[in-house]
Amino acid sequence: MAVTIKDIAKYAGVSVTTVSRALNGYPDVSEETRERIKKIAEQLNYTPNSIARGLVTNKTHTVGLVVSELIKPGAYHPFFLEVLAGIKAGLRKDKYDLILFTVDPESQDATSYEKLCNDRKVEGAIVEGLRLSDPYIKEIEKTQIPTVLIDIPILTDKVGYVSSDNVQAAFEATSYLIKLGHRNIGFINGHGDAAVSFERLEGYKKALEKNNIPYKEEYVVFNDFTQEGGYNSFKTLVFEHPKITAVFHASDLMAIGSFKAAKDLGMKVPDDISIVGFDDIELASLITPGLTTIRQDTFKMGYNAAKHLLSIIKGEKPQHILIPHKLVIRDSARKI
Amino acid sequence: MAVTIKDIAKYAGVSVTTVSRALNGYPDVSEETRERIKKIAEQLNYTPNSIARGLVTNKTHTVGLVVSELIKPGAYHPFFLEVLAGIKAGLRKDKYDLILFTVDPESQDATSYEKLCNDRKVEGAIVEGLRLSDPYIKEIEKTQIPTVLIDIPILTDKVGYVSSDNVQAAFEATSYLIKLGHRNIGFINGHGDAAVSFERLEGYKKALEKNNIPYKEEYVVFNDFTQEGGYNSFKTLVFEHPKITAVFHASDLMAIGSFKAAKDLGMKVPDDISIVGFDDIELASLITPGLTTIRQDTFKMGYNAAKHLLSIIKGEKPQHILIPHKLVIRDSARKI
DNA sequence: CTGAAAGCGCTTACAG
DNA sequence: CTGAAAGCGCTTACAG
Repeated sequence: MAVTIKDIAKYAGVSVTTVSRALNGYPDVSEETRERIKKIAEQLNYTPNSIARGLVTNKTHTVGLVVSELIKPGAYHPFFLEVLAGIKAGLRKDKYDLILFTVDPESQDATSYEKLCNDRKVEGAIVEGLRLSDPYIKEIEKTQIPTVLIDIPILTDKVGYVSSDNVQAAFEATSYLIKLGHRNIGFINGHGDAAVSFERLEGYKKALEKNNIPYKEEYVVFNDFTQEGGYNSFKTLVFEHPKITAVFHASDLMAIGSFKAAKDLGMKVPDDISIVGFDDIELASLITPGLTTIRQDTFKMGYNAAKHLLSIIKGEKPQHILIPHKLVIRDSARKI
Repeated sequence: MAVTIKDIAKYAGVSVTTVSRALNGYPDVSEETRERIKKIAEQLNYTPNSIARGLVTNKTHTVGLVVSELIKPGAYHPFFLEVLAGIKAGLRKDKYDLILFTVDPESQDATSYEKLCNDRKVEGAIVEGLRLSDPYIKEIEKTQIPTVLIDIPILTDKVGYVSSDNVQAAFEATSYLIKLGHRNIGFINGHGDAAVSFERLEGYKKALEKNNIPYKEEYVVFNDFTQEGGYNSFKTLVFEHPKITAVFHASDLMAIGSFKAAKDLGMKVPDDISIVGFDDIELASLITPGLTTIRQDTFKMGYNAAKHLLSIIKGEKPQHILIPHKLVIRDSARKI
């Protein structure tokens, strides 16, 4: 039913070999023949069968996007969309298509990462939202499938990653609070199953150290990046350590949870407590007071992830790609 | 390099025919042979080549998701993620994979809908976020590719759609305001390029009519579903018609824009003006005052879209599938 | 219950 | 510059 190169060959009075070569831009076809074939192909409304081509070339021109916990309101949720848009943009020029896989810990046990990719013959994959304890992590450490991770530091022969400079970003956010005069700075961090949590903690410590402020372990709490997490952590943190005048958060969602908790406790932001977030999600500029936070360029993260994956597929060496961030100052932190 | 049924056949001492049949569960293979072949396949870590299979069966077990304007902060942005999660859930059981296409008006001119789908041999597609003026709309009206639209009413031989009952939902929202005592109710509607805008307008009118409140055209403004849109529309609407005591919005984003505009104008919500939104995005419950709005079950929209697409692919008749909505009462509208 | 053979639509050495 | 032929990994009548 669909028209094939065989049909074209018949109409043109040439062999399928010649049709194939003409359409694929090989040099060893006379211009005249090529033009004739092209015209016929167009008239017949021919579209090449990518499946058939894929079978012989063993290339599918497809990459996978492996996402964990797509709609759980966790760490990656708020900017998944922008990362995705970036990925699509990065794939566009090379005309790679994207096939979406969603996984959770159980599905990872059921189907290995290699199998997931091989079943669909993707040439490589971008992986996002995995926890360090997820089964795929170990697999990816030794896979030969070109892979780019987002926010998970694994670097091998075939695996690279993109991320913000989380250490530096947390350093800047904390330093900013110190510059405003704060000395007792709490840190509501993400969960311990995310690489970024450790990096941000390092940045936080670095800033304290540089300013000769002793690090107090009890000022740091771990939670799950969500609004509820922030809400709960804030309440206990502030209750147990009334000297705290500012709280840095590993996500905007948690910072917003703290807004709510502060309100419930009768505290005003930033008058009674200064708050700084991380991510710069859309909401950050919409709430009152505007949330001071670290902006991650999530579109660029996706874009670079895609570009880098394509280069790994082409045989280039995987890298760690740093995406610039920026401290966005709004009204939720004040000088004391 | 990868192991094929040929390899298995050799090891098992049978023909590839038998291997194929054994692995695919055909009945005409002796149990003993089947078990032996299965075991060998497992030992060899065999995964079938879906490409090769696709070539002969002409089935790819893949559907497309065609999305327009992925990250433009427009109408669909806020709940794209949940729809997507619903789609993935709906596809899971039948093991269909999803390939993501993003389009804009230009790309639609460059590549027809049919070509987009045929190039990748998807068996059908879910389409989301298109404007009524988009080129694909006309194409989809006469396509033979199984298609399910979200929020766009096209029903043909091969095309169905899912949506909320927008007329009824707008009717309920408006009726609620009327019940609270409001008589001068503004309506900040979406743009005229969305089918839902007309449906919601109809519901708004119906509620007025039922309560013998004359419909005033000047109380209705169209904008683009975004926060800025709401902001601007609110300012002019309230300025030109000071008698208005309540405003219904075709999106939460616009309602939130109105929150901001009201604040700028020195008006308090709900004391000076009652506000009702549409969608129930996450933000609606996070802002102060909580936004009274219509909740759309976006996960279900995606889930049903996927299920329905699969049924159309199997030859069943396309339908219009209605997804239940719900008026969520919070604090942004008050009795007068 | 099993196998030989054709064929899905393409690409690519190889030969001329 | 062009074509005949093999082959990618599978499925499926057909025959036995």
